Amino acid sequence: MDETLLDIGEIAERTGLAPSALRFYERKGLISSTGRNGLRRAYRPEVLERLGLIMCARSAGFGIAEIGSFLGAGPGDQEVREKMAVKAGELNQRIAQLIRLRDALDHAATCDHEPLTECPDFKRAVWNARTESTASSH
Amino acid sequence: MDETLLDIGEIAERTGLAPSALRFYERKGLISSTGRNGLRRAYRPEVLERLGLIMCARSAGFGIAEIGSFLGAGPGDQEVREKMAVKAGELNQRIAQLIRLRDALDHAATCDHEPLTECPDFKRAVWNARTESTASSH
DNA sequence: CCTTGACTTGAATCGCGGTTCAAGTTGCAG
DNA sequence: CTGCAACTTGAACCGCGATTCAAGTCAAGG
Repeated sequence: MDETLLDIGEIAERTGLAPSALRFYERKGLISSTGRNGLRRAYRPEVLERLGLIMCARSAGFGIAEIGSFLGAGPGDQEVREKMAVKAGELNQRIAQLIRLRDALDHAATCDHEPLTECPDFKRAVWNARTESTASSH
Repeated sequence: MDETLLDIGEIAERTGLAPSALRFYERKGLISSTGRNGLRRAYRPEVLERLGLIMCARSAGFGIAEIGSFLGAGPGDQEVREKMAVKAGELNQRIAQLIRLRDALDHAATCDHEPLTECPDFKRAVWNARTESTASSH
């Protein structure tokens, strides 16, 4: 068998993910082991890349099932590409909202208003963040 | 008693939150009802604002307990303000990462590469998003 | 008075994303 | 052959953020 295959410990170490998480992802169909070296999973190096993608998506708030559907995108799978475009749009809104919130926090950290949550500037910033997501701001 | 008080149904309707969620938040100390009209909770209108703040923070990924500690910030509570500054910094990183990911998705949605996940541009974009969060890029 | 319907409670349940555990297998070193 | 460490499995459990449920309470209207 191919000697370049990695076992689960290797993958775990290189990605920073727990072995349990890797098995979990495998059960969920996000990654797959090529075969077994005896009883042990043998992963192709490409899964490292795939895991990078998965970790990235996870940290952006994507669910496991959602990621699975993206990863399963076949050739010319128009549906998935559309979903991606939609997701990109959603991310955009989310980004705008986070920026507002960051600004609110930035301000809150330095302004000295009695009940911090009553600072008018802070409230305005938060309100902006809300309308950003509600998208009823036009 | 003050006739301007709102009952839980009102609050739920105006905020879009489920009554169960409102009771949950109350148990957790994020909001409080002023008194009871008979058995029923009576909320002051200000809780609407507070809930706006809470919803905003929740959607930005803050935990209930965390939000509680921010809301409980007393006068000149230096500790909480520091935490806020830290949070603002974290949000900043997160924002940068999301931007990368959005760009990756934007590209993925339009490029026609066979296994979508193997598109070199896409992979590069994702990799950028990763290093953004790892902060080991300098 | 009696119904109706929106509220009240605590406790149980849910979905998600994993982690932990017990018990069993394997490859390799000595 | 004997350890031993690192893996294997399924199942149970965890923390979080709520939701759902059963049983009870209340105010208003007919």
